[in-house]
Amino acid sequence: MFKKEVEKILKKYTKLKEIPLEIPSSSEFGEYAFPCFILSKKLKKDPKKIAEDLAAKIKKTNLFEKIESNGPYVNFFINKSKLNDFIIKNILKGGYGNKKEGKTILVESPGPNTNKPLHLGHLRNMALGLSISNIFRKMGNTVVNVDIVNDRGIHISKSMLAYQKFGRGRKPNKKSDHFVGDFYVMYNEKVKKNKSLEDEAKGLLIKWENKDKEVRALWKKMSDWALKGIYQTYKEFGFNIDKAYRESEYYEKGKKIILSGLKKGIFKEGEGGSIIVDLEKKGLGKKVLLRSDGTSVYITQDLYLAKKRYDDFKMDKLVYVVASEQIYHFNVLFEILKMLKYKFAENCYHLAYGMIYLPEGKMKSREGVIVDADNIIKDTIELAKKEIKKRFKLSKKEVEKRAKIIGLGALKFFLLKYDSFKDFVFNPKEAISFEGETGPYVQYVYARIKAILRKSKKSSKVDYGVLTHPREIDLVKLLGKYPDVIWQASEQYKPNLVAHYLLRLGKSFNLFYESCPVLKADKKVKDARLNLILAVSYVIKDGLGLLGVGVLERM
RNA sequence: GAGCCCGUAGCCUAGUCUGGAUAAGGCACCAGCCUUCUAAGCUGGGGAUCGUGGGUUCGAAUCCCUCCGGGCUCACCA
Repeated sequence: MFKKEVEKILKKYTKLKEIPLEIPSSSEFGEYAFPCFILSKKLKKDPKKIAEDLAAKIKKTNLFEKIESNGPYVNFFINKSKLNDFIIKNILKGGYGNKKEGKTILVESPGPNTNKPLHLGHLRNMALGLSISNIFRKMGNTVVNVDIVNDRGIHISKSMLAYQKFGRGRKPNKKSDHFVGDFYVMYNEKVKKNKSLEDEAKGLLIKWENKDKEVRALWKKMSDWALKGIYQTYKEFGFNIDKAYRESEYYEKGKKIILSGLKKGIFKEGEGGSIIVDLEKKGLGKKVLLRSDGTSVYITQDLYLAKKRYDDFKMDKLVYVVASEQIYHFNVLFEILKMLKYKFAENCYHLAYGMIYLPEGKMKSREGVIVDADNIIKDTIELAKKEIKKRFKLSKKEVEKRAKIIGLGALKFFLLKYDSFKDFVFNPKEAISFEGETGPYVQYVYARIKAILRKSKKSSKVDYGVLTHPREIDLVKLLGKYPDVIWQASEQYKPNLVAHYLLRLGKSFNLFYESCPVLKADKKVKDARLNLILAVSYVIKDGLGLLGVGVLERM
């Protein structure tokens, strides 16, 4: 609103079509700044002089406090009373920052394997999938969370083989995905000394493919165990999926697509009767789509699944949350989808995320050097309990409740504050902290606000013109940026923008808190401040919600 | 070998797409602030050749090129 007004004025006075308006780094330069360098070439004048002339020429309306030149810039100072009024009222109305994009978006995440429990990488995946979905919804889209369950293949056969050989028909005596995972680890131990196990595992896979009854029964039993445990972890983490697609049901499909593509001349025959796609022009080389023996490869299934999902949901956009190791794979997939002229093909996106390293190196679940998801969740919540007990005497139930929100909040926030494509090191001892740039820091701000609001009464008529303290102004201005931040996060697939915004907002509130007492202020100021912090609490709750992080009234 | 990604204080990050005013935070370290709305907080301090070298520009952490360091990928694997 204010920005448009400034642009309108500048267009009128400069005759420029586009106004490169800036938001100054410091508030001593006002709310908006116009750099005059661009005009200096045209007018062949010193930019300082241009700024001076412009500032003198522009007629000031009551929307502005002042408009003045500062070096080569023209600085616009918005009337704070109007600024406060506009932003705070807007927030208190509800639905602040909501948009109405009206698209249907599918988000695939996290793609578990049914031979072992989830690990830290899956947590990063879920955190990203969850938050980007929330952000899309906030933009007014319908989001469907889909999953791909990797429940077939040699890795599955390995845990099956170990169970067959050493499980003695036992039933899970622990969380069932961990029970299954133990056999996967056992296989990898045993195979070091007995290489023939590799062939046995392959044999099991062939039997599975031939639908051998006994093998299928074992497979179903173990898949169910694995999934049951994995879904418990989803639930614990606050993650939900709308539809799961199982690889076992689709791995053979997709041949039709390939064959019809061959007829149309989109694909070619390769050596030995295989079918390939030539993506040399795109710099992606040649890829096999059907083997010489007519069987599918991984990408064949992905092609089918993409089409299947379109048949199921008619989505406008398809987002895959998958580790960055698969960037090449998705580049190929998306190119082929475009060649096949699917409507959604232009709107596929691979939300790639980087590796997570342990202090001792790269995670390898195969070797059992694993950061187990359940353990991480449990440890973080335990840590939160300790912190709570240090501060308050509460009932066990209350401690549990708070610890879960704070612990999970810390964990999710930690996973989301990094740019998704960056690798990072996860040091369990240091990574999950509750101080500094963390989820609890932001949650704490919310609790502080609630503590003040509990001790006060609402007032109907409020004059926001009394909010003139620099820290009040900073806070209001930051609140004003929220809609733009979440829109950027949605456009760029970057939940970390929301996380960093909330940290800034939290910091800004804490600064305000230190120097602007609310309850002890004069009535008029108090009422205005109460509404200001109420607005802050709205934005914090909403923003944390986008990250899948909850808030507490007291902590 | 080729393609893609990353390189910002001792450590971790933001800013890079869309170039602008003294490069913004956190951790750690040092010194302070709880009879006053929750100290999971706040204040002050030291600490940066924005990997290197060029180029474009009135102006470069940001755009282009070179090189260096690290990672991922390039299967009739998934």
